[in-house]
Amino acid sequence: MATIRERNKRLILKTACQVFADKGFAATKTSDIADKAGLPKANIYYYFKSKEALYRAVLESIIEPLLQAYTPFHREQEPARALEAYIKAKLRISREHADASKVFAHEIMHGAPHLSPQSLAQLKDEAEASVARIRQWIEEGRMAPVDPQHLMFTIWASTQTYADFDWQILQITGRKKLAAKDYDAAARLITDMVLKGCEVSPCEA
Amino acid sequence: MATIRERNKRLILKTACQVFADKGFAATKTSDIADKAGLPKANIYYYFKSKEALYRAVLESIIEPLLQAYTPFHREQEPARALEAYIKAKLRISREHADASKVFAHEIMHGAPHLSPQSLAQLKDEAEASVARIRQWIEEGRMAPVDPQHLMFTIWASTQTYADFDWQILQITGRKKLAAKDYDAAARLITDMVLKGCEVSPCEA
DNA sequence: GTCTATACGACGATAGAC
DNA sequence: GTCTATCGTCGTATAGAC
Repeated sequence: MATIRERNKRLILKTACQVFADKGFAATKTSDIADKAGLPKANIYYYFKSKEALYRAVLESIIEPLLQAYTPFHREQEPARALEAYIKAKLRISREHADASKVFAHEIMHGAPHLSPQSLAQLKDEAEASVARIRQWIEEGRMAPVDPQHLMFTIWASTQTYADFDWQILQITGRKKLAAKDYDAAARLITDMVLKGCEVSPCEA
Repeated sequence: MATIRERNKRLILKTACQVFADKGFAATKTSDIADKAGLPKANIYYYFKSKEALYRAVLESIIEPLLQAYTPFHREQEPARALEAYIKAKLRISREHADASKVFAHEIMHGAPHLSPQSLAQLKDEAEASVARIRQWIEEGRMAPVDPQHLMFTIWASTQTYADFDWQILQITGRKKLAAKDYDAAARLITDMVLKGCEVSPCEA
């Protein structure tokens, strides 16, 4: 059941996520968040200890989805399937968690000063595991000998860009908002490019 | 000849570029810049009207390189040559103008509130011209029918990431600083992937 | 052209009434 | 649990001595 406490906390978190994504941590005023949420500023402080605590809560909310996205590297036996599923998962995050994703990007760009060491360690572990998996596939001759680290950098960048640089993408596409078919087009292009680059044949449907 | 005025202005600009790249506009204090440059804070204001004017000067410094990078699309007749040269140019910017590049990315992420309309229009024109050129090559059957806009998004993202997410890349690669061979490896992977994705054969050396 | 000292506004955070 | 009123601090910008 949704207590008042839970409902308000959720409203504040959601609003804060939008504002932090839009302006960044330092440029965001707690009054911006309060106004947008339709609450007095003091109410924010009743539910969250400080602006920074609120920011950290937003930031940590994206960690679980990001970690989840790596599962194809653990489960899938086929390089093509794993890469395709990973790209799809990352694009889904850019779409469904666009704001939190942007907050995360902002954080990483500046050296992750607010991210907890635990989250950082988990993300690093998953990243390294995926690189190791790709390296293994290459040794087994199941994909072309691309540089596994740079491959991951390219996948991260090209999927993340749909959250981070959404404004730019809307400018160029002339859209007001990206729709399902835009994300599909992105998925097709990125997947196609990666699979051809790795010289693995795409899997059926 | 370097007058005192020119020398100091240059020092402040260079220092500001580093600090803005590191922290972002809002989180940067003018005293941070002053301290790092070894000057009293008032000196900054003697050379620049305001913190924002200084920021804009840093921001505009990256526009010319970014516009220059598009020349291969105007000059080169071969898709493969143009794409390869563009990727190379963009990666060079990420390396040689890493800080200004990061400031630019930060700005675009938040809807370019400080960028001059002229610079914005110029960048948009070049972006659209390159998309048109790719579309033309596709119509002429000289490359695979990829989505030209999403192709550019992927190239922007995967090259820009070496400036924006340098911290992350250093974490994963375990380097202290990226070297020439790292940028070469990046260029190789991205170029390879793009050219294979577009089904154009790479050009010789 | 350089620098100290300070005015002034903005914002994070809280006290305390309801 | 909600909200108004306010405090204290920090940071931009400048006045004015050297």
